[in-house]
Amino acid sequence: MTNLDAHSPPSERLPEIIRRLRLAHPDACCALQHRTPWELLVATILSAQCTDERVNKVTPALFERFPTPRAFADAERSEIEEAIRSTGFYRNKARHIQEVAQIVAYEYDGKVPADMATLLKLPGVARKTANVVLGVAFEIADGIVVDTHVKRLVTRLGLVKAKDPKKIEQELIAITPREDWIDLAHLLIFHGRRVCKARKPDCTACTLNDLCPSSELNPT
DNA sequence: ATCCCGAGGG
DNA sequence: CCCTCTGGAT
Repeated sequence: MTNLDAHSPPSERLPEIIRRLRLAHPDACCALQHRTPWELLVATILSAQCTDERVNKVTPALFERFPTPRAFADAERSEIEEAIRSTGFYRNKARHIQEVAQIVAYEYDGKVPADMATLLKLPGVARKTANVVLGVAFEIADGIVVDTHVKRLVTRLGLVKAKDPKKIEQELIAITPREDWIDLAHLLIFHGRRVCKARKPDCTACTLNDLCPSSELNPT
């Protein structure tokens, strides 16, 4: 073991950070319930500013009522809104889901596109959502998911300087082996939920505290 | 920068 | 009350 500390370069700390997070969170994975790429795409749109737990509460009934993209496409908008209301932003989310469903059903033969450029054309789908679908449903590492947890943790860890999610993603890509792109986000998200929480981070229990410039245990 | 939006925690 | 939760469009 070398003498890594909280102020070692990001590229040197990152492999050790990933190694320890894998040990701490061997169960890290996408927590959104889904059976198909389509269901994952819908669940991911619903997950904006909403816990995955709450998304999982509405999706079983949602996918029973609307089993296919075509069913969503031809539905009454208000019925979709009602089914997803508790996830917040329900009017925008219902509109996006229905518009995406119409495109998927009638332009892509019911299949979710498996490439970044096509996904990004869908209304309500930007890099975060596209990266989740590509990584989890298709096992394609085209980029790195940067959500609120990933942003908070990599900022606290001093792994990136940028504040804009797109720039953060580019900085992460530059220092992360591609084979870790998909796992990294899941590991950070699990760690963010359980330990490095937004309000009251539990630095004492954190497996990364000696590598973190923001740890309350380290001198600044 | 602001809006969309509901639910739960502190 | 205020903050946060796997954001995206205007």
